[in-house]
Amino acid sequence: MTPAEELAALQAVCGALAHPARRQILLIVHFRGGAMTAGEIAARFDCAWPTTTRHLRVLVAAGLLALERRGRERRYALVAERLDALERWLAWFHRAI
Amino acid sequence: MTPAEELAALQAVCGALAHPARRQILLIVHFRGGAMTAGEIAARFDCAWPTTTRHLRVLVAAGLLALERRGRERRYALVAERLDALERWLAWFHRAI
DNA sequence: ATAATATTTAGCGAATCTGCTAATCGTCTC
DNA sequence: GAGACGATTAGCAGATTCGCTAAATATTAT
Repeated sequence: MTPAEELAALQAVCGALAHPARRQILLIVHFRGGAMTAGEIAARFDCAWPTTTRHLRVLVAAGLLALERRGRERRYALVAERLDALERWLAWFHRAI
Repeated sequence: MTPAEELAALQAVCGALAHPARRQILLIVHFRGGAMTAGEIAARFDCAWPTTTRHLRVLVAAGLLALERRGRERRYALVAERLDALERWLAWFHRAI
C-alpha cells in the first residue's frame, strides 16, 4: 500500500466510522459471525431500510464491508483488516516523540 | 466512565477524527512535544486561521486537546488518552466471536 | 405470466459541516 | 492610552449528510 493509498484508506475508514449507526453495523456483523444479509441488518435498526442501505454503501465504499449477491439476498461480510489503517494511525501516539 | 459516557466519548472522538485537518493537528501537536499555540498550529495549514480555530474547538470539545491561556497566546495540549475510547472500540474486533 | 420477496435507487427537505472575510476581544508594548 | 499582536467570534455561501417516502429492480414462487 503506497502512502497515498494508506491516506485514502484512513480517510475512508474515519469517515465511515463517524456515524454511530455505521459503527453499530460493523459490531453487529462481527458478533453475528462476520456476515449478514441487508435485511438482517436493517431489521436491527429503527431507521427506514433505505437509510440503512445507504450506510451499508458507505461502509462498502470504505472497504469495511464486502458485498456478495446470493439470489435475491445480498450478504455483507466484514473486512476487519480494513480497520488496520486506523490502528496504524493511532499507533503514532504510542511512539515516543 | 459509565457506558453512556464511554459512548459519548467514542462519538465525539470519531466525529473529531473524521476531518483530515483535525487528524493532522493531533499528529503535529504530538510530534512537536504535546503542546503548541494556536498560531504555531495555524501556520502549518493552508486554510485561514479562523478555519483552524474551529477545528481546534472541535478537538477541544472532543476532549482530545486541552486549552490553556497564557497571556495573549492559547496553548493547546494533546490529551492522547482520550483516543483510548476509540482503541477500546476497535479492540472488539480482535476478540473472538 | 403474476405475484411476492429482498433490496436498492431516486429525489426531497432539514440539518450540519467547511471554507471564507470582516469584525471583535484580550493582552502586551511603547 | 494608542497601536500592534494573538486569537476568536459572527455570519454567509456552498457542499455534504441524513432521514424520509415513493418508485424501481432483480430474483424466487405460484
